Amino acid sequence: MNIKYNPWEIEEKWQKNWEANKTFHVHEDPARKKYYLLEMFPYPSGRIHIGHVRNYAIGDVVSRYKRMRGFNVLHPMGWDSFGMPAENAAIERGIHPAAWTNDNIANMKKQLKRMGFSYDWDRELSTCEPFYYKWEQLFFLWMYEKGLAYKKTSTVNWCPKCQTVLANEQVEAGLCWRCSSDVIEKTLDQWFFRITAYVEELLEGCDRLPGWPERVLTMQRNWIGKSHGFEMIFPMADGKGEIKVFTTRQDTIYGATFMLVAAEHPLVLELAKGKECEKEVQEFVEKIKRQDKNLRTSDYYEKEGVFLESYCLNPVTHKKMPIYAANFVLADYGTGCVMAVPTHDQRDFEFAKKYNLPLIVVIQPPNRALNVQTMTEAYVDEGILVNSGPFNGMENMKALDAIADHLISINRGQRTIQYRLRDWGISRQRYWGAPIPMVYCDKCGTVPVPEKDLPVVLPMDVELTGEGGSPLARHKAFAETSCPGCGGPARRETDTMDTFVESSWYFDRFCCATHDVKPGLDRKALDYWMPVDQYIGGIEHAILHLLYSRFYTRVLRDLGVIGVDEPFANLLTQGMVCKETMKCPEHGFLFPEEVSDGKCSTCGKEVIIGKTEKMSKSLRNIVDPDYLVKKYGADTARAFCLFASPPEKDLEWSDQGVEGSFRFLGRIWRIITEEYLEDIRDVAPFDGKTPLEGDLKNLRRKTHQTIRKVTGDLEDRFRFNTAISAVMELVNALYLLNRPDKGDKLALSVIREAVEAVLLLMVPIVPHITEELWEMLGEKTPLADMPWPTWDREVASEEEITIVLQVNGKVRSRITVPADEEEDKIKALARAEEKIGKLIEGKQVVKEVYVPRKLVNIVVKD
RNA sequence: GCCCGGGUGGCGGAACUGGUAGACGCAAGGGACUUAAAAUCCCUCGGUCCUUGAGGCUGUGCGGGUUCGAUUCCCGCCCCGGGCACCA
Repeated sequence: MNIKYNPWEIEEKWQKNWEANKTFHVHEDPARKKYYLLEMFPYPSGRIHIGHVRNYAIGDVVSRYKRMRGFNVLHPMGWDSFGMPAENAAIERGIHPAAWTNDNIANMKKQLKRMGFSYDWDRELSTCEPFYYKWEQLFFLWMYEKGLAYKKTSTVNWCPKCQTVLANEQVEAGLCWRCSSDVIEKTLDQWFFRITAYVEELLEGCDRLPGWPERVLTMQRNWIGKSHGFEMIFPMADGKGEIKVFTTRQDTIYGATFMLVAAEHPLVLELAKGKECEKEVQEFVEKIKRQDKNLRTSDYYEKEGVFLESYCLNPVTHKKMPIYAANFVLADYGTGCVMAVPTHDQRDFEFAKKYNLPLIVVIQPPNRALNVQTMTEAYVDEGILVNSGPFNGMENMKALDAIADHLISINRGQRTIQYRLRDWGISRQRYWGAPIPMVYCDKCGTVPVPEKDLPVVLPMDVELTGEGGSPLARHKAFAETSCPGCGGPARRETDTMDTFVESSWYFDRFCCATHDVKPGLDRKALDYWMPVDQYIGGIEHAILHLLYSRFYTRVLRDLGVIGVDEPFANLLTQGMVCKETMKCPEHGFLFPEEVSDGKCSTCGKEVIIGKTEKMSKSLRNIVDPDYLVKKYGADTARAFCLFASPPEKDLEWSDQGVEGSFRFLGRIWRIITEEYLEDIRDVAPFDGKTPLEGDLKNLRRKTHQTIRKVTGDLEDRFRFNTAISAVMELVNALYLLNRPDKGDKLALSVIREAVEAVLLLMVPIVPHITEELWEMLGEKTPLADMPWPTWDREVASEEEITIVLQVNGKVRSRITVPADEEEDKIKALARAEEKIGKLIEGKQVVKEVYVPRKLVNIVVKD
């Protein structure tokens, strides 16, 4: 029977069928084991890209596979729909962010449906809807009550011309991306989440996430940046007060010759006050504050400082240490003050050289003597303490503890722990975000919006120009309100929340997306579904999104909303999709259709084939999923994304590779429709009761081996590429089989078994073509509802095995023996083998290694 | 600079616990079918040498080591990718 493979027709047919039957709709069922599979939800930029296709294809395979294994699978999809691009679109094209966002969602939803992903669309959510963010506002209020949300002064990038705050990525080389004005640092009162309250738990939790990739955990640990050290007290020389510093190198205390304070530190102006240097210091501080934060903390910025005409005392040598303000000391790490040991810290060394400050060597390297006159850089390695009073002669690493004890005994400090992690600043001076439910009253101060007044709805009637500050602040009806405390006039908080807040709990909301009762999360549903069993997404979220989600989950736990500590039990970070770039010397990067015969179709110049890079619009090396669907269908696009490389690795796009995947689906289609359909439609799969021989036995063995292989690859390895390879081998075997007679029911039943295996094993990967062929075979139950196939160990095992014969570790020959052959017999056969015999003839056999079912290695010497 | 990954044919990638390196696919070459082409089906395909064989040698970034045996384990180096980076 010749029926052409028409992917578009059958794909739309089955997509409609799944939708009509609500095939993938789920609800809690305590009788069944749950499996929560989640892919990172997208920002609705307008169109899905290949990265989405890959991410969601991986998720869909796992989801459909687990479903066939009998799990009650939750597989939802939604939209991370607040964010800057919507505002930019509004500014550039005059479309309202909400309209732009919703259009994009509608379009992308259509695209996702067209890919055949098995989502429970009844749980769809969009974070820009009050229906979603009102609960986030409630959690904010609760966090505020517990001190987990608080306000403090912090700096932002500010463009004086646009009168607006810029995100870090909007600052290009210290200039505003839109108008190229100098960006300055501006101080604002902003809201923070006290993530540092959970820092130790978040760090320790890293040890209890065996299902996460090690490198993600490493990144998180580094980001948290725990370091053990010492907080040391330096009394002021004039007896008025003291300075505290954090150090991990108290072993070098005898070499500390001056003190450094961060330029922004309040102590700087305090110390300089009324002194000759006051003006100079003020100017220095102003200068540092004007410098772009990114620039200042990048690379090797020139070390600069100014003397504050003040001194403190070294707590062990009692020598006077001049105090300087310095540009390279961080105000928000440790105490903002640093003891400078120029001989053993490179930064301090450079600073001391520039300002001619004293150097004292306190660590002597094992094989040379340091001389302060001739040193050209700090010595930062280990050694023996010198010039260190009672600690002379000790190894510096061992002295760490001894000196700490000594300092404690003289009341000059204590052991402490420092973290790199800072509290999470969530205020955004932007429109398109969730409003922060707070009110400012002249009488009552900062007042939370009462729960009954939630949600604070983001007003729709705003004017967006990109200039003149926050649109919400200019929106009188929104900004001007009455105080919930005294009823007097008050102002609303007009900052909105960081969009990372929405993505820190959307996975909880999916468990009960329509639940509209306080607190917006249904504990029963959460207890059933959470945690997410498998989370899949890009490595670019390895730190922030994942860390914030882990934090927020603990906050909700402590608020009694949820019962788990960790939101994601297993994490798979998929690689990027890359493609080669093409560049014309004159016209820059080109789309493939702008190149003909290796030349630019505009100017005819030779096109340079560039590096393979992550697909991006600016490099013009993108592939449009709509185009793929139009040309090959969704199944081919899915199959290629899964076949080209293992999920965690980068995928190199290849148009020819896509052709190959399309051909493979065509091969499955033809071997069934053209070769066997009519003959096996009414034949049951082989029942295993008749003994088989020859080709049929081999085919059946291959069938069962393939089921075993694919199951292993999908179950615990997520190796879709090798799973597909295995099915390809089975299909190849079907092609190579001698066509049995139409009347040979036994042979046809074995073929039917093989064909069914191909379809069952491929459903998760290419769900449409397999459903269609399954139906053509006369099956009534849709494949999506079929159980995963099982294999018979007996049938899958080889009856003959190849034994490799080695002499002195080199492969020299092979023999085939029955699988259960005795060791002695195999060894004898090995020695008797012609080539082996020649090689060992007349030589002394020193050793004979036998690896069961694998090889014989005969070691000889002359 | 520090911390993670990773280097295998012309290409994407296999080899799961130290045991046949290169599965599967792409590209290439050859054949069948066809008036022809496309499509399809089949075969060959790491390098090299000769005596062309059921052949020898060589080959998983480089140099060593452990082992009967190393893509796999250990030490040293080179290159590529990523994260952090003036964190005291």
